[in-house]
Amino acid sequence: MDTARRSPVCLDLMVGLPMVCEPSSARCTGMRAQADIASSACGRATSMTSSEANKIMEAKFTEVTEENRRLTEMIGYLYANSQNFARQSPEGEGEQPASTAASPTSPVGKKRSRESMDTSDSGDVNSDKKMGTAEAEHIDVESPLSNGTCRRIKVKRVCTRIDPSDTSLVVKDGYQWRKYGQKVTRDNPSPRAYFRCAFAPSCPVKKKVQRSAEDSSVVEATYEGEHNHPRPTRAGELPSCATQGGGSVPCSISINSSGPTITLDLTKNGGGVQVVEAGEAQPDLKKVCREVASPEFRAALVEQMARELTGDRKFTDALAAAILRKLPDY
DNA sequence: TTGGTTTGACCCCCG
DNA sequence: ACGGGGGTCAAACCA
Repeated sequence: MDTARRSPVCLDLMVGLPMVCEPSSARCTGMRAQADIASSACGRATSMTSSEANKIMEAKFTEVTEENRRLTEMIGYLYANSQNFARQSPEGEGEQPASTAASPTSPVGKKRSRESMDTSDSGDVNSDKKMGTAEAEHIDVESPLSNGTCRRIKVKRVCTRIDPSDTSLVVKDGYQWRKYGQKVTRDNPSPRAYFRCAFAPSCPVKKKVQRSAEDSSVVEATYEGEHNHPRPTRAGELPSCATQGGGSVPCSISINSSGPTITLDLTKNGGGVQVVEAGEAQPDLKKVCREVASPEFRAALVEQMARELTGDRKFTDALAAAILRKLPDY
């Protein structure tokens, strides 16, 4: 299946697992599904003739091919729309957003190396938005340690458009943050807020949030380091893109430099898939999300997964063993 | 009582 | 060595 080649899209299907996945963790469902099918069929092939196994394999292959074709169409449509959106968005041009390129918060000359990280750039827009558009620069920075060595720190800079009247300096990104300081800096009249990741005490990630001096409706969030824990999924910790209807996040879409990512989390809401807001500026994504969340798609998905699971000898064996363990001994 | 926020003081780095 | 400025700490405050 050449889905991955035709468009750089990742489609994760998450069944029965906590939402720990990063967008890059898996590449192509079609490939994975076929691999799973092959393995499950092979597993059963140990207890059936090879012709039977071949028939099953063929049937599965046809089935999956058809589904892949549909997914490919959908992904192509989604990708084309995301490209159009990137071209149309005034802030989506180029890697360096104007608001950050001439950022007033960027240190002018003075200060330690850690400051210089803020002004570096590269593209990776994968942040959630509180309102409107977001831009991100994503870099690795060599941070000198006391013993003379260097360690790499990921620094991501995100510009988010928010309501100018909102003074909270809160940028919802799906993680829990604890504010530990606020300071008015020389170059910007609006205060800079300092946050630490509150989800895990050992998490080294820090975040600085400050309004742009030029445009008070734009806040610049600078993330330093990488989370060493999965993304929390409870309501209120989720981005606006993904929270709706009781905080369940069955489906989320994000677009980065490598293409859009769709994540279906069937562990939420009783396995249900529901429509989520994909951001006001992305009505097409909403539409696709709605298609993905349609009862037909959902039913087909559930049916296929049930088939896969019940057809997998290893799964049925494990299930039988688990049931046996629950039964009292006579 | 607890957990999060605020805010003044302090520390550290750089010019 | 000194001063300025950003980053962090921690006590006080608040919900």
